[in-house]
Amino acid sequence: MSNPITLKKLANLSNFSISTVSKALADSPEISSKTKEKVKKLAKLYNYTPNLLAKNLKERKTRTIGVIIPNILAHFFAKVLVGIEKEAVKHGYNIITCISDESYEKEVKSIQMLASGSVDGFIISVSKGTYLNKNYEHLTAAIAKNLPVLLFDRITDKVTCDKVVINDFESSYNATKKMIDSGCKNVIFVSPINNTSVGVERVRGYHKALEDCQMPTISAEILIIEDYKKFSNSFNTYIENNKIDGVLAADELSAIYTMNLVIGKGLKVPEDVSIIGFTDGILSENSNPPLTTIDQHGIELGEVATKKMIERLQKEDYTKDYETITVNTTLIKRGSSAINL
Amino acid sequence: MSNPITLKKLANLSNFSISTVSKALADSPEISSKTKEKVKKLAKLYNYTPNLLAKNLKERKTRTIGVIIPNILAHFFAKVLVGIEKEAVKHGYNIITCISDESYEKEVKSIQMLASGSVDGFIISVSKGTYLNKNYEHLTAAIAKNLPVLLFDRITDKVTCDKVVINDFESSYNATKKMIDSGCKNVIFVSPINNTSVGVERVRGYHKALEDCQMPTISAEILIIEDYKKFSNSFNTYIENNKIDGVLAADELSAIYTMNLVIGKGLKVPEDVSIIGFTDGILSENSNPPLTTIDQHGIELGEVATKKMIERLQKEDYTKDYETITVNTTLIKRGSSAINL
DNA sequence: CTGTTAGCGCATTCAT
DNA sequence: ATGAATGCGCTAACAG
Repeated sequence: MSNPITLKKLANLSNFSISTVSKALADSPEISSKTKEKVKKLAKLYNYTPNLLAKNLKERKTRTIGVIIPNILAHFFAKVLVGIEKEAVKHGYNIITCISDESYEKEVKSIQMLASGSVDGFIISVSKGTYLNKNYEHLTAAIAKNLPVLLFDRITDKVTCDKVVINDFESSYNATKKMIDSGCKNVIFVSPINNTSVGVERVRGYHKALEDCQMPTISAEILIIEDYKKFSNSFNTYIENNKIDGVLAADELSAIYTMNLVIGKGLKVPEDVSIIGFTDGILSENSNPPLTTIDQHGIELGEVATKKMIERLQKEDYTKDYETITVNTTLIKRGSSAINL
Repeated sequence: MSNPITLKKLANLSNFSISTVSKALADSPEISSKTKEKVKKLAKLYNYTPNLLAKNLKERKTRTIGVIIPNILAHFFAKVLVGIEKEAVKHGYNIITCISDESYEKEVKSIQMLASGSVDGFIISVSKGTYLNKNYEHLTAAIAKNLPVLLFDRITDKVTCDKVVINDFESSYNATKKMIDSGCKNVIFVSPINNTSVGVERVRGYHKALEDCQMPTISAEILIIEDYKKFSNSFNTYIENNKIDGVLAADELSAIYTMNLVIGKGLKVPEDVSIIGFTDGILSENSNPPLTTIDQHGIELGEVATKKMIERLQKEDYTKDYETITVNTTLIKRGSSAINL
């Protein structure tokens, strides 16, 4: 980094003092319009840009938001990032992105790394590792340091802060209900994110729907995916021993993966088995058959989260009036299910 | 941002001077080990973390790299970002990510925004809009400001700097050749990135392969995708009037999309038509049939690029010994093609 | 071995 | 209307 044109040089060049130049450039009413003009012309001529580092040090803020995401390769998080970036730029903010890779340690390390002057606040989705550890001190510590935290999607009750989520319970409930309404008798739930807040909520919605429809409990099966290859085997065994006609998957990849396994077993989608997944991404749109999905509106979610964060950063006191915002999902019907909207 | 514990406070608390505290914390040999111990203990007690802003201002560097990517929703770029982030963190660097959204204006704006003290250098993949405008002044301007630029994947001859690419020509040549060797007579090329450097190289490889195999020129057809819906129509018309038995696609999405159109027309993949795409992502792995792809090793590419950038930032003179590094691809055979490796 | 001083680039208070 | 002086938090040259 090196931008050699400083206020000082401009001051020398113009024969004004540093403070006059500074004020002129800031359009201060203290300065005469003639001087302003001269100074501004000179600044443009030399292509002056203020050194943000110095400005930030002075003003004790960075106009930068730290974003910590579990896995950027998941389409949902990529979409959220798009929304965050878009909204941030709109307000003149930058984002520093860290990928926790679902690891508690990386999440902690990233926050520590950014918490000493690199960012004004954090937008975070909690990693699986952190859920396993049940340790959220790194988050509360950031808040204590006066760095506001906003949790999105994967949240926790252990931290008091702004939160942005989707209506997981309801979405899951509705999708399950739709499948039952369309004639499914044995709907299973497939989840690679069972230990996250959203995973839990989605299971709850699924269970409630079965309950309300008085479905036989035998079918209330949750298959947890930890390793896709292992799942492949266990699912094949499962399907040989159990009749299923509906699958609700907690994300996009698990839905597609399960669909391919179902098809591989000679079953027809959606004739024999209806499949619905969470997250509407490229995968869902371009699968064969295309996947019925619950669109989480990731971009919007990112925008909402960022707007909220910037709003908070504008306040005097960062610790008042925390809010939890819910973004509603949309069920998109495609070829993988026989449901009616 | 606000980290109230400063060197000054530590100095007061310990009755040493600021500089002594600073040096003690930095393990300077000038300081006695007793003092060091005392100071360090105190620092730990008060959870002192140095203010990076001040440090950076002093040292005139940020330990942050600006990353500008055309579209994070494309799996290839997401992978590269993963590699960049990983390698950056490894060396204690942060990354500020901007998404150009294939727009020249956004690319320029992002660079301007970051070029005044926010980053030490840039890692960039050129947007389609920039290729159309043929204006690379924002890049040369950054270099002139002593902010090194590294171009990856989508590069240009107009800027002298480090570059990291894959062997597009060769990869395309080989893939085409493999299809011909497996019996294909009418291989077409499908591309949504025709005006980028990589798009051009891939077409060149494709042409050269046809030429070397003395294939009839009638089949040397390049179908350009600008809008997927429009392409859907034009491709269907095309396929009704022309016989094809092979498709090489310049990226993952266009490959899958074309495959679905082919299947939609009642043709069988790979029996009637072999399909190969660039970029190995989730889409290719989970399509039906799974897609034969040219793996661009995006993560590795990101790592290599970042390593190179950090290396350059360590040098005295940023403008010497520019290098172009080529990362080799791997052809991954899956169900969508009848080729032999 | 420890402390004083200066300065990174900027905004700002207080003179003039 | 303009300028001198101060300080944000840190490092480092220099003095003691």
